[in-house]
Amino acid sequence: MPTARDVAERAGTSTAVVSYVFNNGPRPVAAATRERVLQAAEELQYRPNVLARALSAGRTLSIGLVVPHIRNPYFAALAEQLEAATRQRDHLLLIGDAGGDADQERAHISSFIGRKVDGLILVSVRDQQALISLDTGGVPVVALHQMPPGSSASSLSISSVDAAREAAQHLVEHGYESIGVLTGPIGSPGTDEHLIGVRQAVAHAPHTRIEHRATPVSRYAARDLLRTWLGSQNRPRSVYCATDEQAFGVLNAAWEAGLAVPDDLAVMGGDGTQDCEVTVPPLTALRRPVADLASRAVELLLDRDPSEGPVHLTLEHDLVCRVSCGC
Amino acid sequence: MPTARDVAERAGTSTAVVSYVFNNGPRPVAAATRERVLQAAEELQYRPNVLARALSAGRTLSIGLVVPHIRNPYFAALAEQLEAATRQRDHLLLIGDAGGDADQERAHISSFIGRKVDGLILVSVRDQQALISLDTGGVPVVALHQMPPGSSASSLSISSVDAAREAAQHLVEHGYESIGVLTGPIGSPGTDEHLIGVRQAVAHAPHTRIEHRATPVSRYAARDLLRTWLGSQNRPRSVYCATDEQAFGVLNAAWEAGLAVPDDLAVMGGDGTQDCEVTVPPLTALRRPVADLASRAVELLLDRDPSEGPVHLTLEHDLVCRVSCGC
DNA sequence: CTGAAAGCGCTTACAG
DNA sequence: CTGAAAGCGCTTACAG
Repeated sequence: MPTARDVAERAGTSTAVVSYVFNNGPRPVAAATRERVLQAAEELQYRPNVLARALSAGRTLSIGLVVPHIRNPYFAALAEQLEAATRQRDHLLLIGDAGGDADQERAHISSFIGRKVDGLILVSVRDQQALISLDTGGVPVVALHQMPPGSSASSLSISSVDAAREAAQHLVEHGYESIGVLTGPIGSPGTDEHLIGVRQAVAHAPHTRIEHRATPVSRYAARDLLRTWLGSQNRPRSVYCATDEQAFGVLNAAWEAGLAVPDDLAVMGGDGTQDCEVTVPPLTALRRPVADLASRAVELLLDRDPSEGPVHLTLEHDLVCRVSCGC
Repeated sequence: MPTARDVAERAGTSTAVVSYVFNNGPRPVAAATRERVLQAAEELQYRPNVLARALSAGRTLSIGLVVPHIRNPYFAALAEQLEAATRQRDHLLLIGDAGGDADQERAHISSFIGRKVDGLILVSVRDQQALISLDTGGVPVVALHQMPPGSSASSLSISSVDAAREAAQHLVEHGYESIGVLTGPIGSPGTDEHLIGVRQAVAHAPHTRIEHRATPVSRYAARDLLRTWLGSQNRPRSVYCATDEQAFGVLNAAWEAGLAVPDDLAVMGGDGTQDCEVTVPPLTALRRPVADLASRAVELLLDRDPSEGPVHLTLEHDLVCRVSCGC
């Protein structure tokens, strides 16, 4: 692989000038010189070594994303939007999949920090408790969920309480006498908020029964749990899921049990990924503003002075009605 | 951020020894010295700068993966398995999403090469024609599909011809008088092979009609096409899809059209992702050996002498029967 | 507008 | 077993 030195020699100039040409600065280069450099680089097939540049300039033009599970379509969609947002800012997105494991998540974070990413976007598998001591060695972090007070990370999220309340309200308005609430594990970000929101909605509908179950955020885990739940005496008339991923499992379990959606069982998802459009039947869901989350996260990392301290923003969500809730 | 120099000073030794401790070599360190170094590193919260290490050692302990679309569950599953395989070898997996775009794919490849990845795993959006001139500047590449002869990249794939033949044979045995074949775009890797395989199967079943359609590899594109196709006079009795992604769209279109699967329309997918378990109804599919592809790909990159030239391996697939084909 | 040189934070022969 | 020093390939003040 040719280096800047090789290019400089061939162009009859110095490595400094090669650097100025490839970075459009910080100093001007005579048009003729620039031409010679470009020419030489072309001939030698020169590609700047990004590592060396990063080491000396202190910026890597990269952003790390760590998600719990890349197979979860919500996180895949997030990755896709972040890819676009970082690309627009001439940065590279590095995606790390934690595989649902806290240690693997830590390893990724640590590895990204070692690689000197310019910023880190995190959806954690760990609970609030564990996130207090998140240490990122000076790299700015944006979490896409609530963060415990005192953390140095910024956060971007929807109001899970409001969202869950609206979702439950919608089910109440349909007249369903019972609502099953399916969330991720107790302690994981958002779980409490979902329950609070649902209870708020039901406070005005005293005849509505609610029942809560938790599973890992996996369609297979959700399906397995629902097999039992739907087979029991007091199976719910409707199920609100904190995530789309779990809702997909519910749809399958209903089908297995011979229950029609929405006539026997109404179902709602909690992310609003595009996948909801093509499930059978299409899935009503709360929708998180994925594109907005992505562009705001990148802005926060790249344009904000970290010394100003963390910022916590709440973004808007909406409810997309499709067949599965009875609309 | 503390550097090796800070640690060395505090431990009363040299940066060389700090390096030996953190890399377990290449030279031995006295137990007492090692202790002091570890102690000092702990106190300072030292994390080696991976960039500097990479620049000087010439290896980054990272592998790049470029996929057409991270939202496609087959590619997400691949990423997940590769993550595990690279982790086992103490390497980091960097995931790049090409967003279905050839330029974006090129940008990712180029960026990974600039970052000096130790190897590159590629699923390309480009057709065979364009891949002839793939230039990776000495970085070893494994493609997870066929590569044009003459390319320097190795490849790992299943036999699409055999797979498609078996799938079509299965549909023929069910007695379906017509098979719709839904593939990715003409010219993209595998498209021809799928058609050849299906034709081979039908050669022995002269009364079976086949008809071919192509869409982008997207469930939404597939759904849109199927809306028309299923509404037409000669809609197929069964559809074999080259990808799961497209099959998901077909299931939805069938539901929209009021057609029961498999009684009115049998459907088969082409990747065999786990998602097929929980569609409504569960999807019969050809299954690609994802875990095997992943571990073999990493082996090829890390254990093979690149000067030996590219190698082309065909891995085993199988057919997983579920409800959607009529089993 | 351009060159010579120091420095980014590591690794690794070269000496001892 | 350990230290002093060169070098990885860039960037960027310092001079001119």
